[in-house]
Amino acid sequence: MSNRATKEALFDGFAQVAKALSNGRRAEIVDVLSNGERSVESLAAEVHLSIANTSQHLQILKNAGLVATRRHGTFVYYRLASPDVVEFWRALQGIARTSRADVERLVRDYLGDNGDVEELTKEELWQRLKSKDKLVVLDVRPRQEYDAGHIPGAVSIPLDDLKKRIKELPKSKQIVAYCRGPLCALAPEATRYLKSKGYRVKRLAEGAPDWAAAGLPLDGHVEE
Amino acid sequence: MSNRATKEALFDGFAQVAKALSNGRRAEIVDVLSNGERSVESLAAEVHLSIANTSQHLQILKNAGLVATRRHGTFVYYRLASPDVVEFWRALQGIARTSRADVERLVRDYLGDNGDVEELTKEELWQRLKSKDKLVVLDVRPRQEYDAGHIPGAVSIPLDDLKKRIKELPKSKQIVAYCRGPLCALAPEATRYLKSKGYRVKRLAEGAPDWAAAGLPLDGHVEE
DNA sequence: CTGATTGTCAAGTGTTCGCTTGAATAGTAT
DNA sequence: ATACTATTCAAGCGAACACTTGACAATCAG
Repeated sequence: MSNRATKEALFDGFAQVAKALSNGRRAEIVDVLSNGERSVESLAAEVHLSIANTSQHLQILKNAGLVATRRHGTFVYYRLASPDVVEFWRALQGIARTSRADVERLVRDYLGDNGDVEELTKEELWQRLKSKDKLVVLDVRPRQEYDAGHIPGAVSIPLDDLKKRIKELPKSKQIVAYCRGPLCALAPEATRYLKSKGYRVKRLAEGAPDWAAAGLPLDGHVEE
Repeated sequence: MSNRATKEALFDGFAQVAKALSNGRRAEIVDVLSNGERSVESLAAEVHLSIANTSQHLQILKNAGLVATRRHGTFVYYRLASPDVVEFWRALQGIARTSRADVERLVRDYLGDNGDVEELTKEELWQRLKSKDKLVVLDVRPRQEYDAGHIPGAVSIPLDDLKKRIKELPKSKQIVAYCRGPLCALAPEATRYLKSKGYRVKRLAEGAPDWAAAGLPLDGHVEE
């Protein structure tokens, strides 16, 4: 009659989902996957782990129901199992930042000082896009993530290529750079660099996953 | 320069919050605390752990920033550090139930069969309360949780006392029982029992924490 | 077929976790 | 002060975790 053993098993089930995110590297993996599917090798490079170890972490995430897979040739692509996972991951970030001062401090350390770069919310950007404002939306994420889905009309220049491709950007127009989200260091670094070169640049406060989570449209997202 | 070490530390920080909930007993503790503060001893009894062990779990939750304490005499009362924690806990439950069939099955096993008891949403109940409908709202949680905050006008009869106090309930009126939430077995059991005795009874689909999280008012909540 | 590439599995190792037991601390009552 | 209570701390032990290494499986090119 609603016995103790069942209750324990139930809460152990909940705990197992939390446990999947109880490792920093797995949290990183989920964060990367918020921006689109990835092969094991690609994820391993992103989180600086060995292939075997990355594969093991992915099995754990898969068993917890957080990610799903697809095979294409010799590659196995991992993706988040549902948009709910993004939501959950965002909730976790939020609570960590509000309830732990040390985490909030690390966030600031990680992103660097962006005091002089103006921020734009996704709602503001969406308004300006709809009103055909002449601005350049710049996606500084790796090409793969841009291909998996980007803000309509956005230009792709991965941060690694920015120095050598900077001439593609017009000095006359307003530039809005974005990347993976509030915790991604790509756009902050890009805007600092562009600003130092005299470009008119702002930064989108959120990233592509937040844009999608808010129900705004993405371009270039192809379901195979 | 947004280096690797800082990023790892940051994500380890996120992971540490998830780790706090990566144990079934700690998840149970958070669930109980959603209904109000508790002493260590009281929590230990609730989750069937030794006092020392419960205290250790509570230290972990505290270090993760999820709970806070207050001392009163020799007692130490633990409470959730912020309403965000309830939100996070609810998100975790949601994802576990949708992405894991085994968890959803355990939920059904745990709550028992309630096919013939009608459910009411908190919005529906709130409407009926405002329109002064003649219904009895029955809180079957332990007295302590009722005292910490209950739906306005609710009657407190803890499930353990229901058999001997059943005569306090009128057979003529509609009864709506509630407890801690969708995962609490108290109200389902109470409604089954009342129904078998011929009472007109429905069950609130949500519980007191959900009611509060939705911004609806509670009675009897006293901040000391 | 062979060989190359991507990913998974299995075994081993040091570390952390979850629990128990018993001692220590903080506050209250006598 | 002493006794008592609620809680925390410290030590210890078996289990689980995170990583490495090397073997195995799956797919494709030739």
